[in-house]
Amino acid sequence: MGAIDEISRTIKAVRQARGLSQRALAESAGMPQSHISRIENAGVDLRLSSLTEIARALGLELTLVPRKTVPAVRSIVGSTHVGTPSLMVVARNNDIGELVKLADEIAGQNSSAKEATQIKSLVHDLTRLAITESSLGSMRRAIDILDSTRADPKRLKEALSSVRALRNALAHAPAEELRQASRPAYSLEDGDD
Amino acid sequence: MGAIDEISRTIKAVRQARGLSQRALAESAGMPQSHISRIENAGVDLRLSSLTEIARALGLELTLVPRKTVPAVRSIVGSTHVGTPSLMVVARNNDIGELVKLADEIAGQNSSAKEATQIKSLVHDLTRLAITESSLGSMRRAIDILDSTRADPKRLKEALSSVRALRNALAHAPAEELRQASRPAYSLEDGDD
DNA sequence: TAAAATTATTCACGATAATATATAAATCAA
DNA sequence: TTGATTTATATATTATCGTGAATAATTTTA
Repeated sequence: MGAIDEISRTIKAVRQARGLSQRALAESAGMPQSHISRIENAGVDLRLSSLTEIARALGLELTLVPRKTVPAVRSIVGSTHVGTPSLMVVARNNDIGELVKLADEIAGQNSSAKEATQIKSLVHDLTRLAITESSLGSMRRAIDILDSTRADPKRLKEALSSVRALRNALAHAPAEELRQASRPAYSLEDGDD
Repeated sequence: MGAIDEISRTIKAVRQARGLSQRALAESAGMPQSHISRIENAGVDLRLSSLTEIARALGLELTLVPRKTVPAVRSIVGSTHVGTPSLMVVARNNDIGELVKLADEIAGQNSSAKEATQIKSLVHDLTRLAITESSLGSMRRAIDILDSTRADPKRLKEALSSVRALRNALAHAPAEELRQASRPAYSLEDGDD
């Protein structure tokens, strides 16, 4: 399945998900409806300008990413899988950033609770660790729990253990995964795929 | 500054980062060298097939992602210099991978020297740490020294201390930098939202 | 400086994206 | 079914990508 097929499939899927008719999309992208139809069906090898116009009209963004980072990315977006979502790195960083913010906020609101300061300290240590794919689940869980803890201090203990779980997940990440994560973004002459 | 300009800029930047000549890239992508030149300089509105071939030859992948998943990019990357951040990520990943390979090779060649095993152990620990921009200098230095150590075992001590320096650089990275540790390889930004 | 490699430019030409306009076919609602 | 909307297809025309081959211009290297 070539890149063109995948792109056209994505365009169609997103357009329908947005509830747009071909005509509406065409107008928004500044091209005839017939062209949208051909692109979606007839495997048109469209030009970059057309692609970016359509992408813009659909609220999508075109990105070039190192191939090795793509597989891990698919797990991040989940529900609305469009093509090959590839901003995992951003997601991870956002996660870490959010975690730090949440931990700080909780520590501020519960300065007397030792769990809160433990959480803060743990999370700050986490920022030094490389994030692995297998830890993304623990990451999400920790974020969710910390988030709800802001409004419900009774969950402090639960939050602490979720952060500990995340720390352990990162600390004990499989060596293969780490090696893979640090693999050359574009290896010197790979005939893979 | 349109998407086409940015794509061409990125292609050129990544090609040079990989040490490829236009001819080498052209051959790998299955097109004449003159076309690469025109693409890099003359703002050609290239077709999707050409773009994906070039991307593949460069180890990159073209993807469409929801703009909502790109909140950090715009603020981080700014509007002008887009070529560099991608090379950063790539360089980082290559560096870690190369470091591991070098360390393993040195440990294999000098199995009796305790410095060699220390180097290997240290480097493997490094893979758990997030790579920061401010540590790239130490990273380069370590790679260079380890590289020359392969042929000149007398430099083992020097190599060990360079790896230690790198470890320290990573361990004491500014917290602010850590939150932005690995950025998206590259993002085509399209003006408005 | 001279030679070699890399990059930029030129030209003719085929292939095809893209346009504009129409209309047939399919889908859906009343 | 009927009518309305959406989608697919048709035709002619224009614009330009991409090829191929050659060469000029530039940069790198010895």
